[in-house]
Amino acid sequence: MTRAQFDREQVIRDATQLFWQQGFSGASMQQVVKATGLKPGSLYLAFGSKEGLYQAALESYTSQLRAAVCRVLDDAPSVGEGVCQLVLQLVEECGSGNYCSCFLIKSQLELAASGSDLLHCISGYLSQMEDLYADYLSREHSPEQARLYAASLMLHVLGLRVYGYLGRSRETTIAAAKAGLPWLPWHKVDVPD
Amino acid sequence: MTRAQFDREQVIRDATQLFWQQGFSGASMQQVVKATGLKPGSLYLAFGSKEGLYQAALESYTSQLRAAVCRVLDDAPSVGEGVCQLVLQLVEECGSGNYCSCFLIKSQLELAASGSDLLHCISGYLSQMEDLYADYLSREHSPEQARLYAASLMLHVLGLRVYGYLGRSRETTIAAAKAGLPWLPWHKVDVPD
DNA sequence: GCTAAATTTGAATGAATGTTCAAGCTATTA
DNA sequence: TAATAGCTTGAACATTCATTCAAATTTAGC
Repeated sequence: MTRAQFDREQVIRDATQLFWQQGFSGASMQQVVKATGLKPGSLYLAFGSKEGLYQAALESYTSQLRAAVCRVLDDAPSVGEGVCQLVLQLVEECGSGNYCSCFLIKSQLELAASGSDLLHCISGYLSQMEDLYADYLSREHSPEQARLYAASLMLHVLGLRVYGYLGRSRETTIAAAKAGLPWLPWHKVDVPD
Repeated sequence: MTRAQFDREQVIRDATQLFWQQGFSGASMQQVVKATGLKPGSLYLAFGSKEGLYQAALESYTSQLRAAVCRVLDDAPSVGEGVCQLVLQLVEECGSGNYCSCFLIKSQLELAASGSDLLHCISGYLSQMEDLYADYLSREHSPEQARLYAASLMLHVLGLRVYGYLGRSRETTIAAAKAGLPWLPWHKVDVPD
């Protein structure tokens, strides 16, 4: 008997980074082999196929994303302020050098026409993020209002994840987000106008 | 001497549809050969490379998109109402059976990490769409207001192009868009609440 | 220390990839 | 009609692709 000699989570993290950057078709298994340090045989024994590994990457990414969102919203003085912080954080990411949008969004768009089993996962994960927003927002709003605000917030998050590539200034981007989310307590957070 | 025996624009349209659905990496030249009816040699003589054909597809798509937007905005009673119509039209598309998001957005996300020459084109085309919105909006708003509204509109358009995959009802989606774009004259257009 | 089960190795597989090119064809010009 | 420039053809090219598997290695249980 032998236990696996590699750190499964670390391998998934390495694969996630590669798939996130290059996409499913864009990343070859040879690149995965190089990125993870595992040989093809080990990869296929552990994950079954390229698609299996991609699915593990999606799961890992989503759980980390969810955790990061919860951390910010839990630590903020109010849900509204927390959401403001999330949006500002997003804008900040957009300006970073190697900006890479969102793994879920990129996966959704790339695989939409492929009819892959992964698709149900992906749109499910995206929906879960909206549900998460709605749950938090319902602490400060009626259920219907919370759902509406969550959908509008989702629209902005998705939009920002693409808008980030247009190279607009942080100020411009923040102003646009504020204009579309006027019900948030922007005056309570430290936002460069 | 001989003239090309195929309709160049038709070939580009066929290729556009394929690339739009499958992506750059996802669509093989063999598929392009089948979709256009041209043999490899003719394709390479006419477009130089897969990337060259993709570029032609992007150009074609963008000019049609621009024309469609202008048509709606020019024909509407006011720019505000025209923008409402554009948004509603977008939501309608989201619900259609073979929804395929936006070719520019999909290209931007897929090729972002590739370092391809196409990238400058793509983000340029997307920026041009925002500029177009700003131009029209400046007929009814101050230049600064128009730029702000155009950016917010852009955020919504990009967001909706991804949100469409989540399978939300038309009503939910429209409500979210209305919430984020409260400065539009929604009361003047026929919108299912 | 021996056996056996689990994991690792990495070369090999066949299919698919983007691209090329020499030969054949077509239509215009002289 | 003959010559020729330009287009079409589609088999062939070298790579690269995802995946496999038999042999080597490692560890756990006895």
